[in-house]
Amino acid sequence: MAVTLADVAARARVSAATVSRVLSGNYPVAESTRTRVLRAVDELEYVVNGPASALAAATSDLVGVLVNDIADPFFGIMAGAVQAEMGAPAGEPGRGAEKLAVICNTGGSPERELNYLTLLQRQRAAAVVLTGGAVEHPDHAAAVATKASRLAASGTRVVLCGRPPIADATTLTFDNRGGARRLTEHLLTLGHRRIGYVAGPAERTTTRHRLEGHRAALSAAKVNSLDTDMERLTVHGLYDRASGYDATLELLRRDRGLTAIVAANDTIALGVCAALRDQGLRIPEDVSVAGFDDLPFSADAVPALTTMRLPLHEAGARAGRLALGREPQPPGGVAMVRAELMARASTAPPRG
Amino acid sequence: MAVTLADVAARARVSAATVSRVLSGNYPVAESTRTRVLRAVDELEYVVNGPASALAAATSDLVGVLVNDIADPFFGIMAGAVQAEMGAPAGEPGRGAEKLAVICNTGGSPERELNYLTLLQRQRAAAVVLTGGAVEHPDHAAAVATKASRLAASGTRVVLCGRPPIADATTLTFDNRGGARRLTEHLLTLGHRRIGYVAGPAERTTTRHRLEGHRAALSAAKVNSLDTDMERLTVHGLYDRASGYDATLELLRRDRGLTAIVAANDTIALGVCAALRDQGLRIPEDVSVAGFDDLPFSADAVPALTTMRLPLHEAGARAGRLALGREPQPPGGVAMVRAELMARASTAPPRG
DNA sequence: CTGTTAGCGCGTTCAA
DNA sequence: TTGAACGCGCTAACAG
Repeated sequence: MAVTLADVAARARVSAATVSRVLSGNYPVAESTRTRVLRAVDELEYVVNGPASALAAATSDLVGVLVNDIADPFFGIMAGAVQAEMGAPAGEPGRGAEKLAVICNTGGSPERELNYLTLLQRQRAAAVVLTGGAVEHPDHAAAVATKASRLAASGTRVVLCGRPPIADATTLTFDNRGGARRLTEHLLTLGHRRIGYVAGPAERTTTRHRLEGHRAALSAAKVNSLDTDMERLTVHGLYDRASGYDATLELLRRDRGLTAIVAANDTIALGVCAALRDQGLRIPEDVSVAGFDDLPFSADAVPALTTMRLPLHEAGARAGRLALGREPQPPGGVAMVRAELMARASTAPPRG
Repeated sequence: MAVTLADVAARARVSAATVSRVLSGNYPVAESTRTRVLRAVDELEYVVNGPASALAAATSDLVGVLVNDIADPFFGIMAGAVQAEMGAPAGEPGRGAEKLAVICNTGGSPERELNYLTLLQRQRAAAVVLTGGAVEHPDHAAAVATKASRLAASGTRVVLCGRPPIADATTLTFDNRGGARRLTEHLLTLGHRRIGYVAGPAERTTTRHRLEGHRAALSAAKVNSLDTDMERLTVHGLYDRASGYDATLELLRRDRGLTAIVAANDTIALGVCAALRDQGLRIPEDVSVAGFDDLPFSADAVPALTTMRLPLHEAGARAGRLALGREPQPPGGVAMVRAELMARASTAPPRG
């Protein structure tokens, strides 16, 4: 049916082995036969059979990238950066080095995450990059750790980007706790004492770390009149705008006197802003708002959103290089990516 | 090294073929042996070797999804929807039907698009979904058409989602022209006569069709005082916010008296709004603004953005089903997806 | 219902 | 520098 190595070999009047050597490039071949083979490849429009090649070589050129929600730019940016590193170089197709980065959308579901890992294991993927926060169910965490070990054992490199380290995987953690703490400190410094918090889904590492950082800042600030009723001033939701909107209404119901609201990420923050506006509250005059991530739209929001910038593109690119083994492991296999405060117009001192 | 079918067969005291039959499920097997095999699979933690399976069966379970920019929700939404259709059902791994949808980010580059198509052809992908506007270079268009035919010929289903039809591919086109026309008509009806247009990159089908629709509306409106100097009132840029910002400054330089600006998509429209605000112009009092796509953030913008809604999720899902052959072909292999006007707060009658 | 027998297309020995 | 031969792990006939 399709053109095979043997066809090319016949046309070039060499053996299949020689064609294979020419194409993989890692073996000396006479220049004359080399050009002859390449011409035959061209004329026949030969395309390597990936599965056959993977079977014989016991490795494939697939690299899996798992994301929680591909429609969310937070993941889109990282995934795009990983994929860009795989760089199918502009060279003619049929050559060697390009890897195929495949982005897999788990939707945040533990089952689908495991399913994809199995699928990738089945494909004998060269590497797997897990991005974003992990789900914290003990069973699931154990299952993922087991799968990761098994992948690593079978030669698949495992890289984590934006989640806590596990055995057998190189990890790029995000400093969610420290970043969240500095963000809330910023608000405290401005003079805020009653600060609401809109958290993400409860069972996610990212959610927990950011919330912990926030609370650490509050606990550390032994200032007068600080409202430390943290439970009452915290509402959980999803990492989306609608949750931010609803949570804000709930927060205002619980305490109309809030002077600031911190959101677990920028997308939620957008919903917070919308809700505040609908309630007739001005930002930042009546209520300050802060987010996390610094997604592209955050600088454009009105008012521009104060947030913690995470270098998502750089982190994704680095994860990609680690997955390819193009970059040395960080010491201990773990590196922390810092967050940077972007103080913008959505936060200001409380009035009065 | 790894556990193979033969190992499982030995442990279950059956032949390899029987194990294969149990796992693929499409063949009658006695219940007793069936459970025995599954137990062995479980005990040995056997995972099918994808490449070997693909080689023997001459098909793989990969489905490629090509996008121009995965960090852009326009593509993220479609890609996520396609992938959701592949649904790795919650069943145990090792089963049959799940396909692995792999999202490939071309960055809008023709070379990378072709490269990915080759890579997918090499993998003997079950299907390929091409999303978003196509690049219009004749050479490139021909190259893509050729690749598509070749893929189709080798049994890979090719589906287009959001671009013009080509031979051998099932197509879901977006009604960019009609949508753009209705949008500009909306502005004309409100009374606008001097309307700026911020277009996308010149060589893209989406760009051209939306611009044509806009101009068709202007040409058809034989109203007095309509400024029909279309060239002067059109600025091209990329599909991003920065381009919208810059283009707006340029448009204002060319004609300070514009009462409305139409952007080729919502992301650009955001930049337009930012630039107008920075110029001290109010929306919609001084200048109306309209976008295209109706991405999630558009309803939240301040003011809420008037735009044409494209059912991206539905379209992606349908493309996914077509790719799997789960949905009948539309008549002629081509179906058009309509755009719907979402008239919101960013457009109003011009003053005076 | 199950086992046996051939390949699928390629990489990689080992000789020449 | 090149060719011949074998096997990667699995599926798909064909028998039984």
